Amino acid sequence: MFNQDQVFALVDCNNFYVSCERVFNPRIRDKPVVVLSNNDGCVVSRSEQAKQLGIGMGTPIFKCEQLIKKFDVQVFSSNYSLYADMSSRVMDVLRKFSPQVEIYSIDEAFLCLEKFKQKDYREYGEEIRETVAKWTGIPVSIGIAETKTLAKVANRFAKRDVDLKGVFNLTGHPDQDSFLKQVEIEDIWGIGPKYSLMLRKKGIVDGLMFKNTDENWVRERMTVTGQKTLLELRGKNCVELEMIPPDKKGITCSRSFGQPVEKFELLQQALATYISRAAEKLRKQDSIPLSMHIFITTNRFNQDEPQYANWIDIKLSKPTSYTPYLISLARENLGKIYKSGYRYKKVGVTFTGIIPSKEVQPGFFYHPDDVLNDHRFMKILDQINDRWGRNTVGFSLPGKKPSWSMSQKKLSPKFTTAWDQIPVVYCD
DNA sequence: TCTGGGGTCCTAGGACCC
DNA sequence: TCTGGGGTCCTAGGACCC
Repeated sequence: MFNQDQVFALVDCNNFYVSCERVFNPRIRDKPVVVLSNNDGCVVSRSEQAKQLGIGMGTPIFKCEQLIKKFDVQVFSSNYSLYADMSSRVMDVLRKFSPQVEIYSIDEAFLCLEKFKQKDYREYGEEIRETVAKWTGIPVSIGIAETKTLAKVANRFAKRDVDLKGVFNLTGHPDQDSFLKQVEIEDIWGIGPKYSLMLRKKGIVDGLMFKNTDENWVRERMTVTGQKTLLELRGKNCVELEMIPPDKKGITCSRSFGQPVEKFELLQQALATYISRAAEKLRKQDSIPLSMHIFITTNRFNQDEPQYANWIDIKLSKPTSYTPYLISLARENLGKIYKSGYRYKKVGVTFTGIIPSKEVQPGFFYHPDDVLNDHRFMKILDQINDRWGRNTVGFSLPGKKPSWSMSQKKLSPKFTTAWDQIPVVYCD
């Protein structure tokens, strides 16, 4: 089933969000830079200089305030429109180098190099790297190996060892084991904190020791997923390249609030906004949900305040992607889990039981044609919003920036996706 | 004061059916 | 009093990823 004569290249953008900010802002190229999570909460991307200052991944920004001041660290809010657009540019370049590309995340892609056996992989990797840098301004690291898991390992070395100049080919390397030995167990792709702890207790502390662990033992304790990781380290290809992303099985939209929310009305308003967003995502993949899950929670970090969290699953008596219906249903059900007197931090929605719009079955209270008509109507609104900007047409949208909206104090312009924010170059 | 958001897969156990 | 066995489906929870 799996082709064992493949070679994978994992192309990973270096410090991706920071690199995106730097493309359009040359002044910060040599400075320490960090990009924050939504709501300006935690550090999610760091430049090399910021890493050297000891700013950890995921650190809440308020814990770094001193370092930021002292070393003039440049801080940015997340600018997802910019990052998503830059990502698709990078992916477009990669597709010129292989017909088989899997976009693994916003900043990573696997390329299958099977068809290029005649080439020198390292040379080819260098060519990819140079082209991406030239055409998009984004620096990447490339790891090449016989399996995806090994390509991940190779990528680590490409990224860390300056002498490798961003490309490392582990394919058929006579000394593969010595490289595996250098990788800590928790840094192996697929082995998270829980399994690492368990393995370390058994004395298995690096990639090589794991590779040499008994397969049945691993299968028993780490399920088939761990077994696959093991086999992949041994060079046996178990994780397929996924060129066409499958439809999502659950679609979520939720945000932490810029400031706590107490009033039902405001909570409802925020939820309506997230439902609109999530329903857009549904329609984008032409899906209809059968259930809706809504949840609310107070700020769990604020232990001095009374805590409350609850959720409710709603089976849709009529499956639909029609936003107004979903909003009114959510409102009704939010009332069932809302308790007054709490300072809420977050509300959200997840659609599940997702089916393709064409597979909607007739029901007692609706006809599939009606569901499809509503779906098509909403898609027209989506097109208008696509063309003229989000919120051109919509439901329950507050007129001005609401009190609960995310704080994004350090947001850079949408350099590449909004006409009025395109950078201007002045020449003398 | 201030701590993100959005996914996937696997398994165990209960409900239900014949 | 005696009370099977095997299959399937669903769900909750736990692990992982970026």
